[in-house]
Amino acid sequence: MTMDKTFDAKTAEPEIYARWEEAGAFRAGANASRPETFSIVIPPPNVTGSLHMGHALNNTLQDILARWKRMQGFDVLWQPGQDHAGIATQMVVERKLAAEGQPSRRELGREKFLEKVWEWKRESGDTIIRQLKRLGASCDWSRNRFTMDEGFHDAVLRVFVGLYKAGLIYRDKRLVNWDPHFETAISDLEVEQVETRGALWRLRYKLADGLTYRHPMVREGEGPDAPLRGWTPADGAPDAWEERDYVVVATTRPETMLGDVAVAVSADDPRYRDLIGKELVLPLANRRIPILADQHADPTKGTGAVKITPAHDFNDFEVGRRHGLPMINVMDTRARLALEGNEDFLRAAAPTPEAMALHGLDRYEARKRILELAEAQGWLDGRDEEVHVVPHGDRSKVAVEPFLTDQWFVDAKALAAEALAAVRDGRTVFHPRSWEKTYFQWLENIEPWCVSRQLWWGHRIPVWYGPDGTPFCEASEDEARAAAEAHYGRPVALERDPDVLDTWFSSGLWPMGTLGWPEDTPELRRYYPTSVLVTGFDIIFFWVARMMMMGLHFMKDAQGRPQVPFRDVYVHALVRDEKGKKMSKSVGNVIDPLDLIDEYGADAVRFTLASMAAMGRDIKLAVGRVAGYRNFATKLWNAARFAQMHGCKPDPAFDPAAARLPLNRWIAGETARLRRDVDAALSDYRFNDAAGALYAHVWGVVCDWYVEMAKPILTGPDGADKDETRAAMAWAIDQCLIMLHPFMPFVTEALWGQIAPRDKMLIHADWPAWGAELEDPAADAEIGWIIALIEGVRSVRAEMNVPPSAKIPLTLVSGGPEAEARIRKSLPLISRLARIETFSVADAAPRGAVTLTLEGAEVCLPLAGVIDAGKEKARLEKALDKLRKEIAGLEKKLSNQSFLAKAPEEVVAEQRERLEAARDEAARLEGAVARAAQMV
RNA sequence: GGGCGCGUAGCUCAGCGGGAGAGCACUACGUUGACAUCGUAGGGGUCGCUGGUUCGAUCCCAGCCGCGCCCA
Repeated sequence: MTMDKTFDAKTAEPEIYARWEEAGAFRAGANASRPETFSIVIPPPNVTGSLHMGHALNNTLQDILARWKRMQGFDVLWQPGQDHAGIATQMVVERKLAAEGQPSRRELGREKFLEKVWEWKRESGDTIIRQLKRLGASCDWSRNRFTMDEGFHDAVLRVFVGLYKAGLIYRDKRLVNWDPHFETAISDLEVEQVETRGALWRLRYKLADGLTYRHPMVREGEGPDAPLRGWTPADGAPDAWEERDYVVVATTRPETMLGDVAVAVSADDPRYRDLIGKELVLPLANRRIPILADQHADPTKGTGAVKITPAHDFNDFEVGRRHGLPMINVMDTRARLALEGNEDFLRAAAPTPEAMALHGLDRYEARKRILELAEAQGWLDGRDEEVHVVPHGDRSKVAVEPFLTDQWFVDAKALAAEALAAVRDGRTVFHPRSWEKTYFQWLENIEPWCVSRQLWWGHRIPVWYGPDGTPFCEASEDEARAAAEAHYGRPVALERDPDVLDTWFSSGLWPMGTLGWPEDTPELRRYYPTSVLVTGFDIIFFWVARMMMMGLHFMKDAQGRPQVPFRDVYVHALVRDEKGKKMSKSVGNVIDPLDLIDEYGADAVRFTLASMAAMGRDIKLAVGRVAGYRNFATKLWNAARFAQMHGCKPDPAFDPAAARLPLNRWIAGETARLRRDVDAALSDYRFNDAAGALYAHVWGVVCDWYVEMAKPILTGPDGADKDETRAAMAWAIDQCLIMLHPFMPFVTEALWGQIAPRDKMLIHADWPAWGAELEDPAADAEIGWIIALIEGVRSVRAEMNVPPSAKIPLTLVSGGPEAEARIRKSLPLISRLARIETFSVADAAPRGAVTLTLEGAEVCLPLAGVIDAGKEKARLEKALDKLRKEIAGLEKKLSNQSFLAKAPEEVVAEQRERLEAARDEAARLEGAVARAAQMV
């Protein structure tokens, strides 16, 4: 039965994937024939997420490595799993409830709401897995893990307890980045700096007790009548002095003013030097606040006087700490002003009714109202337009509020030391190396990591509080109870901390947790440290650095030395659209990998991504490339179809090293070179080079030349040549299938099955180890020469407008018996591929013949009458011109004494050879030009 | 402001010290029994600019111009 003309990816891919699964082909250790392991943990996608281009790239690369190593006989584990993605998932479920008109999260309460989340997870949790399967991912699904699964959940709590007991986790009242939309703390990394057009408002705060001072002024412009403005350090000598009973502070956030506790100035600022230690009266609140000297005040910025609001600004928080200032929080968790019943605010203040009326206003409403009041009451000094960066929550997209709360922190600095050392001394290596800099930079400047989140979906912090607030941190409630009883001497009621952990806290222990830690499982012993982590650069901080910190802290070898979670980190690029823009839903430039798979097949999508995955570069995805690689799959398909139609069957007795025909010896050598190139490229994570080598071999070598050159033999008479070529052809195509399989698993597996009955599926076929034993320079030279001859004839025919259907004679003019033998031996295929009718040998080119120069030989095509002599002369002259330029360049180089003296010998020799060959060819061309000239 | 990276054919990209490459697009021709998701031939590039190092620079170094990204 003849094969179809094309591969039907749509129906074949699911069938093939099902066969792999049924056979347990992805199981850890499947096809292992050697002791070495190769393990990868998947970067866990969001359990309720769906596959985007980033996933497609990331998992294609992992799958290529996994399949390659599996075929090589390594004990491979590709560990899959999903992440619970705290904020993102909670957000999705809340939105869904709202859209369906169901009770809100608050109305439901914690327990009921979490049921809804689990429900949603059950509904949509398999989507991403199904999508990864469509891509062809060969993960060991039997080991799939989810960060909220029981075992993994326990591991997370144990890590928390372990770090707590080691003094590396602590509770502290500090300013954190607060997301007023989700009403939770977030870490520094979850904050995006957004450039925003805003304003710098100047506010006048009155000096207490009727105090006044002289403020230096300068004239704006020439002459005594020019208007005065406040002096700044850039101005030189002041022009005048102004008696003031107030100090002007500049702020971008007037709404925080009710929480001001001081005004800071630079200690040596001439404007304010004498005011240090004096007091101001804060408008609206009527609270006396000191003027103090602090390095935070920059005389060149604003007015040089800066209001200090420790509970609402990170810099001010530090100033407050240095000066022992109170911290007055004037907002609630949704960033509304909170004044009524706010003891910190009311203490030592006498707020006006207008001030108290601000209670409950949203921060932006409050800003507007405060500015109105300031203007009406005469303490608004002015406003300057300004562009400044405002921190926003990366999920909520609202401005985050520095907020004073109790949170749990990880002493990241302590954990960072070993994580830095492990990369510095090469226990873990980044590819490309340049990302190590990014990693170092972040870890060297690391801040305490806020790990508590005021969310419900996640791992609840394993801390229980006694009646007097004493915390008991234990892995379970029972253990906490026991600890409390020991502490109080009697059983007491305990209350668990309501907060959950940052999602990245749990993903930080992904490599060890998925392998069974804290149990001492065989998998943990066998596959940890993992071989390589494949990930995007955008989560080096979030994830890679944290896995390093946690892995090194908890995993030790027999000698107690810290064990890295992975030996290599391959960092790939972001997939952008073809103009280089980041894909985003709002821009509308998102390409859905599943749409591409539907249209072109998973193999084409995978091959495209692999081809474009050059290290250290972004991927700009052009859909046209995908179509091109779909065509490539079709090309391969048809080469196999051709082989099948001509009775090429894999022959176990065929030994490529013992092939007799130069053609078959040549393809064996080409195949061995391919094997070497692909292995070398994949070993270095040069996916694009491996893909490029495969493409060039399959299309440019096998299809364009090997198949074409084999045709005369395969369609010719039966005999030894035909038998050998049939076996060699089957072998050559099998080798292509094997080496292409990691990149295009579906079409190759389908062909593997169609070509012959096999012992094993292709996914478990043995990766070849062909080397130099298959290379034959004589065969390479002969086939290369024939190819050059055919290309030369074709080129002349096209240029001379010889009709493709016309068969023409070929005459060998010089080159001797060797050239003649070469041509005679391959005459059937030369005739076929170059459309040659007869072959002859002559001492000189016949009149009116077109001349073709080859390495060591000269042939001509007697086309007198067929061709235009003038055109032929022009063609030859053009070629000659090009050659002469090359010769001139080479001669110049070779007559340069410095070059001869300093260039490496082999380079000099190479240039000499090139010159000789060029002169040789030029001589023949000159003769041809002369003959053509006679005809004109 | 600090750091990283990128400017190579019309487009998307490889190459990164000794002969400018691929795919797509383009032009011409083609039903040679695997394939029109194809074949054959061809056009197209002062390798961003300016200096420097070198016998030799698209490749190394410096500066500049343009474009990204990360951190403050």
